[in-house]
Amino acid sequence: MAEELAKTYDPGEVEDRIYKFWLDGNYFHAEVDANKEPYTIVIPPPNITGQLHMGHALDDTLQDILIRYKRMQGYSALWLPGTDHASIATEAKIVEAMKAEGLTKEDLGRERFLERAWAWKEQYGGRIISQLKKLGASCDWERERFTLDEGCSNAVREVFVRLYQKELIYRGERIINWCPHCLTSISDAEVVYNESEGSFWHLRYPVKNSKEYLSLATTRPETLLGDTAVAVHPDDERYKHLIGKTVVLPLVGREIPIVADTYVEMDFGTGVVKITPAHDPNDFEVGLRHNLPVINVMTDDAKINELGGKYQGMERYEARKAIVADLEAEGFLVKIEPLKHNVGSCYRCNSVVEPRVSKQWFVKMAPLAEPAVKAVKDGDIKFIPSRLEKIYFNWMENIKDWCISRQLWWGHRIPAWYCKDCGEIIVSRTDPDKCPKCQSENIIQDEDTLDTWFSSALWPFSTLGWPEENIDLKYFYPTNTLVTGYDIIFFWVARMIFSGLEYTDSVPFNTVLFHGIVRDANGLKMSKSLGNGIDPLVEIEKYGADALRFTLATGNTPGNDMRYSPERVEASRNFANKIWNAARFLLMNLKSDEEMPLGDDIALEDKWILSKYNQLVKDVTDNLDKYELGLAVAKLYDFIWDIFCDWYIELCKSRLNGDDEAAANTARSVLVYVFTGVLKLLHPFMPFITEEIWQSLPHSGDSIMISKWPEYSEELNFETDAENFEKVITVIRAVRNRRSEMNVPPSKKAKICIATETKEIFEDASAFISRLASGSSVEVADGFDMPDAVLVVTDSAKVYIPLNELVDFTAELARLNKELEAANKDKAFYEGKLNNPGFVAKAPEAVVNQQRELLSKTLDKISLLEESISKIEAQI
RNA sequence: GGGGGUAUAGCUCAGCUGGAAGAGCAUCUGCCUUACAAGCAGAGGGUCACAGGUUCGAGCCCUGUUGUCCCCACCA
Repeated sequence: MAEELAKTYDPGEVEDRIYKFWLDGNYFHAEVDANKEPYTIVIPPPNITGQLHMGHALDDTLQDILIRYKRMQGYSALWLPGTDHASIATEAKIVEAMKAEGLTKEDLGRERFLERAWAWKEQYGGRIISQLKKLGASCDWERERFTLDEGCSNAVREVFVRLYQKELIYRGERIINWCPHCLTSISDAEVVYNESEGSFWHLRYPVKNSKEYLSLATTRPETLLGDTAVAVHPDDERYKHLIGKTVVLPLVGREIPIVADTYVEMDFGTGVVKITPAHDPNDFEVGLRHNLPVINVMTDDAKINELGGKYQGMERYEARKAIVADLEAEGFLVKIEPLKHNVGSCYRCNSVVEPRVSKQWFVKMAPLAEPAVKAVKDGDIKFIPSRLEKIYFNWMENIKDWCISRQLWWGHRIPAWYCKDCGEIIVSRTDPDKCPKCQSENIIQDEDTLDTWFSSALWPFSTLGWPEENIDLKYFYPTNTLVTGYDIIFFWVARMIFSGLEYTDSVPFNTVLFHGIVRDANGLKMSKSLGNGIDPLVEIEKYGADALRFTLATGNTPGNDMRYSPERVEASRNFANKIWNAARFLLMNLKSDEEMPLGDDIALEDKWILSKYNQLVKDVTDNLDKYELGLAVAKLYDFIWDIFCDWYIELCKSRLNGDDEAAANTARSVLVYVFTGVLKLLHPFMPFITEEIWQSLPHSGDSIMISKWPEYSEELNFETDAENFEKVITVIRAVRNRRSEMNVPPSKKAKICIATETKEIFEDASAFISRLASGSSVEVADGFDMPDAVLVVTDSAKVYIPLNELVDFTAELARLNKELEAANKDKAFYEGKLNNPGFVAKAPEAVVNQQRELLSKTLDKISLLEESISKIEAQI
């Protein structure tokens, strides 16, 4: 049976089968269970338009690690999955597809457009879910949700109505960011600023009834058409006499006032600013203060509108050219200066956004932000790493009102109706059929939908049934851990926090574990435009899901970015293979499928490995509890590869191949015990291979994923035995080291003579000292008189290896002298410390004693080396 | 303009509450040792960016400097 296993692990053959096994066992499903503690994670819902990328792979790997860990610890562990309708992104995709058929949204009309959108969702929306399954995600698929499903939509409507009634939602004419491509408003957070090479056009506006001109500069000359004032600082001596006068707007001829406003900085440029309230947020504010008219000169798609006179119909940059040319022709252009400045773009389509006055819905943020800040300050929500709290506070404390209306159809339609007869605004939990004020039936619903993030802000509780009171919500909410990237701290995390506090009176989660961005091997952000993205599914295909997960979990510190390189996944794949082969070794050496309890009569090396394992259990559990996933997995790697495979398996071979069947059985039982335990510890990180192997080893229970997480046990703590055995290992290492230095091939065996005060330990271990250190035989005694032998010194033994014919005495002398020099350095170091009265007086006693011990060992070593040196010198 | 990250071996990164620095990859040497050559046994390689400070003791804490990356604001 066992011998049939392939030499290399083939994840492709295993993964789908195992995943199906888990699904069939219904192990991912979490129930309300009064006998268990709940542990809940809600997935950051991926966009239905999306494909799984490395960011998801990292995010979801971390979540799966946590949820599998908690599940094994006996929690009712719920990982709630779902997707986001992604209003702008999805609508853009569908509009794009319609374009190919020569259709526009308007051609179809709202209803038919939405039919198409839902059809698209049905077809493609599940793609990313199936990709998550490839990764091994143990989500409770029975509870899968969608931000636009009925329950989430109810929650959205409830929230809108509540906020409206509390006057925390209002509708108003404000300057907003307008995307002329997506044809919708977007929030401040959705604007990305990039530095670009632009120009600074210096213009002069003639003061009316005067020979004077006001010089000013602009980066957007086309907005001149909407200028309704120029502003100077009230204290600016240069212009004081002009305040209250007017200038004649070039090309347009409109007479506009010169106003005084402290917004203007005297030291910047000429100290004169043109004011275009309809197309600039600051100008809008100035306009409000001075009662200036707001003249919107642009259409939705950023063309000059009918107020733009001869420029009407021109696209904005075309108009810019034409206007600059005309200004120059008429003598209003002073100069053009090249200028680097930031230009805002739509984060979805990258079009340059146009600030624009428009009637939109807003959420009043200040009252909501305050408790949200407090919750984090008070520690009700913990950020990992904590430094990200500063970023959060900074944003929350300077927050502006949130523009939530979008001129899109795919999304939650705003539940507001306008009475055409009396102007009443009706915001209601149920669709009204007439105006409650004037009874008119002539009412129409707001055409706009809500920002996607409005619904994702409710995700932790809308997915659990809120606003309905129900047992799930009561049990699983508030959720425990949110795992996400620091890049959406404003978009999402902050908004969930104030939403949870406002609507559920509770934090939505206790801990936020932030990870960074997965970059390419050169440290660049993976992006479609650069084409440097690495597809996780291709990596899974190539190396296996476990290898990918291991790579993402290793060497990753919360909040820090990481680089993804093929070498690292290969190393992870090799690790999987190492585990596979360790399993093969065990299977080859097992006699039956029976579980073997640990006996009392175990060997020293067994006590050593059990102690090591016991400590590992403790460390890994501690690390996981502290969200130090990278540290936990590194310890598992070291233990499995170095301690278990390279040492313990090798140590067991003597017994397994020997005649003593009882001893062989003891070895078998310890091998299985430790390996099974380690598989469990590793399972959250590498679920597939650990399940596959666990199934083939003696076990009870149906799946490793619902087996009990190992616990530290005082009974497995053989401290002194383990320390004793370390002495043996040190000797083996030292002998190997010397042989290697002398280029003695392993095939050349030599006698190993060990002089020690702890003879029993080495006598017991002689079989594997011999085997692992290429010995022909091992002798243990109080001392040896072997002046010609090679001497190896450890803390606990002097080892003589008669390799006389191989010893180059000159070289050996040089080596001994080098070692002596190093030992003398050590001696000086320890003495220096111990002679420092401050150290002895103030350092903890344990540290001082440790240094004393080290010094005394060094002194022993020195005398031994000196002795050997004089012996060799005598021979030469 | 404001804020933050980061600086550790050739490369990519760990290093928990301060007690003479670690891993993987790469390099070099020797091994096909009956689980694994995707492997085994060894080796070399670091003034922990720089300068001060606190401390008996600093990669770790404090101050400043420099390099680098990012976030926020958006000065017309």
